[in-house]
Amino acid sequence: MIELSSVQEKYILHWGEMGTRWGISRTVAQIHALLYIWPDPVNADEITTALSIARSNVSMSIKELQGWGLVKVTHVIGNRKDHFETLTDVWEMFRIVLEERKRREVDPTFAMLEECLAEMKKSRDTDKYTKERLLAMQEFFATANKCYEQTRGLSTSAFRKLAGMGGWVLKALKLG
Amino acid sequence: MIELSSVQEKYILHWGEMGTRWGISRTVAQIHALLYIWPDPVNADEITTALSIARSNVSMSIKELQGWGLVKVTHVIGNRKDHFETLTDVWEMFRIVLEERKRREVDPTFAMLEECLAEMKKSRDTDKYTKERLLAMQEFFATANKCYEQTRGLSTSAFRKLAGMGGWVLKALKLG
DNA sequence: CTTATATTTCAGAATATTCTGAAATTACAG
DNA sequence: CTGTAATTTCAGAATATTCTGAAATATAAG
Repeated sequence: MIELSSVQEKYILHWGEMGTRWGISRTVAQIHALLYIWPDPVNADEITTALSIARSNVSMSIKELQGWGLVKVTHVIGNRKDHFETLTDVWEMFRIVLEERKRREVDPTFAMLEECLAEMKKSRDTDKYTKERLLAMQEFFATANKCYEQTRGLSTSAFRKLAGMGGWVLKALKLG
Repeated sequence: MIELSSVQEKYILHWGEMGTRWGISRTVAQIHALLYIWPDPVNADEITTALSIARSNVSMSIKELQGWGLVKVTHVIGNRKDHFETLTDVWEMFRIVLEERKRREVDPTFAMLEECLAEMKKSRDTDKYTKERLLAMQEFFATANKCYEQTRGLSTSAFRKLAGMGGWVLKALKLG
């Protein structure tokens, strides 16, 4: 059975708070934190007692994490229960979240901008200012997306290397 | 008085939804969207009617946006009312939000990790695995922060240029 | 098949967040 | 000062979100 140390508890609680600030339910974030710091795959009942939450809540939250691609099921020999684990590579984890939020939020926003601009065109909308702002926003999203495309495939070691170097942005700009 | 076109309404509603997904209240995001697409500074009463929300809600939400550094007050001659406007430069806006979220969420998380590791050291915690994971997380935050430091000061035009170039990441890595 | 174990579903309870409206405060013109 | 317009505050209402517990469903051992 899982007995959390005070440090582990602190980490999990903080992670839960961070979750709520980024639109992720406290419990979902806490479970993810628990799986991250726990050495072995954990089953649902263990999560239930470790975090003092209802069994059903664990079930739903795990589903949510699986939906994000952050948690997968494993099995322990001689135990029928599903066990869960998450990635240990933080950069990889981060990249998955980025990709997923892009898909869920950025892409639809880009589509909305396209629609708005198309509608303005069709109805011969004379509102120059709004059009200008929508175009600026669209350009930002397109540009940010290009940046994202360039880093999307970076391995963890490449990411470390890039960050470790000083002034690469300036170098890159001079090259271009 | 403000009369929103269907496109403007669509944009504002979408922006409100996006807000909620990123931990920002719907109203706050909607007001920001309104200010962004409206050509002139807008006063509180105009916001009240344009978005059909209570005057007090406008007051609080504007305060919130000012807290983020995204909205500033101006005055219109012959009118005692405060008028509000936001930035037109999207990259600048984005940078402000990044900076602020770093300050509010990333920095405290980094501090929490430091504390956790310090506590583990002090109490001679033997939990190797958790320590390992906390260190990995800390390293990720440190590395990401280095990356951020490099782009933090980019002007909008430099940002555009960087994104416009292909393969700069690879070039930078080869240089390093 | 039967039974025990494990998991999921979902209506409604609990909680957290956002919003309103009335009252208090502030700012300023006359 | 006095009176009016503008803004802010905040308790409680409205709403949205999360969580629980009980029942339904699935899974597999015997």
